[in-house]
Amino acid sequence: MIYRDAHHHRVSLYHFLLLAGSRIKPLQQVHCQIITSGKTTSLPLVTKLLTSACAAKAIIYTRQLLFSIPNPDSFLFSSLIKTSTKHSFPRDSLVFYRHMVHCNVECSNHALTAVIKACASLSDLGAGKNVHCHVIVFGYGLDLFVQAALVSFYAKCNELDVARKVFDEMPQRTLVAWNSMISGYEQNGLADEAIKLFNCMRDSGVEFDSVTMVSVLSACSQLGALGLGQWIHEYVNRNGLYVNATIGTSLINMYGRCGDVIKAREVFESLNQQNVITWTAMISAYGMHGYGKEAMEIFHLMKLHGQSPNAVTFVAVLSACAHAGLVSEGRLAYASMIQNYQITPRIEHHVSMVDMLGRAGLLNEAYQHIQDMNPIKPTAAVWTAMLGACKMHKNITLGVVAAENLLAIEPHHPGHFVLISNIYAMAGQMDRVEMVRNVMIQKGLKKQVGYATIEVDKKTYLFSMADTSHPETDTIYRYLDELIERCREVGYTPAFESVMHEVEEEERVHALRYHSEKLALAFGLLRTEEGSIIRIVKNLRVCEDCHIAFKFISVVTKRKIIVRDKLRFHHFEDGSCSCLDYW
DNA sequence: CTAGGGTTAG
Repeated sequence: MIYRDAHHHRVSLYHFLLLAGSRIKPLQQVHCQIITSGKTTSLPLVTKLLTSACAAKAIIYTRQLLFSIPNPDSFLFSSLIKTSTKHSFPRDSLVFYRHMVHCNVECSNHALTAVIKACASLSDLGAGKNVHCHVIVFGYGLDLFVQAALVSFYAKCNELDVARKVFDEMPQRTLVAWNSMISGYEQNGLADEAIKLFNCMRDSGVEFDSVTMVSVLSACSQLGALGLGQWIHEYVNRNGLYVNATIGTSLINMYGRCGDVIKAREVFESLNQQNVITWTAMISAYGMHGYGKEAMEIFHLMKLHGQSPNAVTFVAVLSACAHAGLVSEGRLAYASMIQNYQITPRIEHHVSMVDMLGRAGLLNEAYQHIQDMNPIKPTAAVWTAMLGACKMHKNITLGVVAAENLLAIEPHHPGHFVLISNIYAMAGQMDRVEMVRNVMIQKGLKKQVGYATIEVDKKTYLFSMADTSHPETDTIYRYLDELIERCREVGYTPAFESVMHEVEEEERVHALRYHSEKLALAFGLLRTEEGSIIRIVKNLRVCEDCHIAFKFISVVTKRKIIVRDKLRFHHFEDGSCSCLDYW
């Protein structure tokens, strides 16, 4: 039978399928034509019909159709497995793969990479290991595509050692394999490993691409490795590479999280293409530095440009408001999110709201917000924000309520015990402080190890509390003692409150004086040019005493000091901090 | 007739 389209051209059924695209009604019409013209055994036709139906999200139809085909071939299966993962039916990919094995259809590297990708998107380690066995049995163990897929699969399942083993055993490492391994480390928070491997890649003479750079920039953001991040940016400029939205976002985020928000803005302004992600990254960069006004300006500009904010944008906006004390702006944004953009608040939005209200001293309102979150259950992050605000405004009653809720949710988190202990100490209930400490000892909980990093000459140095591992330890400690003395002369007195939880009395003074961020600062001051900016990254929140000391140190050394802590940035200059002690 | 692995904001 010959079919004609609207223009009376002769067209094939295959062409009709192409015209139907991924619309289910036209696809079913073509399906009827396939049946009536007796073409149901034409595998190219049926394959196209199947993958199109899958793309149309008609997964039940797709499934029924597949099981009605008498002789599906290898190509049909691999296409279908790939398509169903792509359109978020990874479970069906596994079903189709099992059916393929069951039908004794010859396996292919296409089918295997597709099903491994499905396992990765499900983070289903067991299923993936099972497929890995098939890979070996079917003789695809040395296939470069399959191996790269396995590397990213194991990395996705947090099995980095296994991923690395597969990677190391590859006869040749393709660019994609390097990228999978580097991104695997970065995604699992092992930024230093990612950078190590990147250096290894360069040493092996392998050319990297923009995907590599995105992962490495992300690793730089985690570590605050501004030098390496700048190197990547220079590389992009030197080679005249086009900065698309993805690499642009990575650069904005890197500069923002490495403390150079001016440079982040420069990159943002230079972009030819902006999307919701680039706008959000810029808002977030301003927000974490406490530049609330600038963050809101970008937010308004974004809307003027016709770009709709999404749920993530509002997390950035609300968090910017929280860090800058912009309560009325934050309230307006929250209301607008619900009313104008039909975005249902998620837990992250609630955390920011509680944080914003709480920091501003509106503790009852913050508490009420938690009560009104229904049906969403408050998480540890919500109570941590509440507790932090109670500590800031010395509200012991609500602080204890927050603390008890926090402990009920995460009874083994050492950081919570420290916060709770601080609340009791503030209330003068030293018996309770003692009790909390005993529970910690009893549960075998150790305080989280605080550490600070600083980059000097493109190399990152890590310091932990009372660290003596550095070869220049003596010089650093002597210089730090001298600095503290000079600060004392101009009015600094140590704030002991932040070491209330240290186990032994004599450890307090010592711990305070040799906190990781102080060691990193002393090292940085010794090893960098007079007048240059010092940048430090701390894994936990900066402690009260270090915060006070750094203000004095910025005066006596005439240096600008930028510290990124767990939550935000602090810019110390001429004796004050950009957070205005509002952190 | 038909295809494949990796990456981006809180």
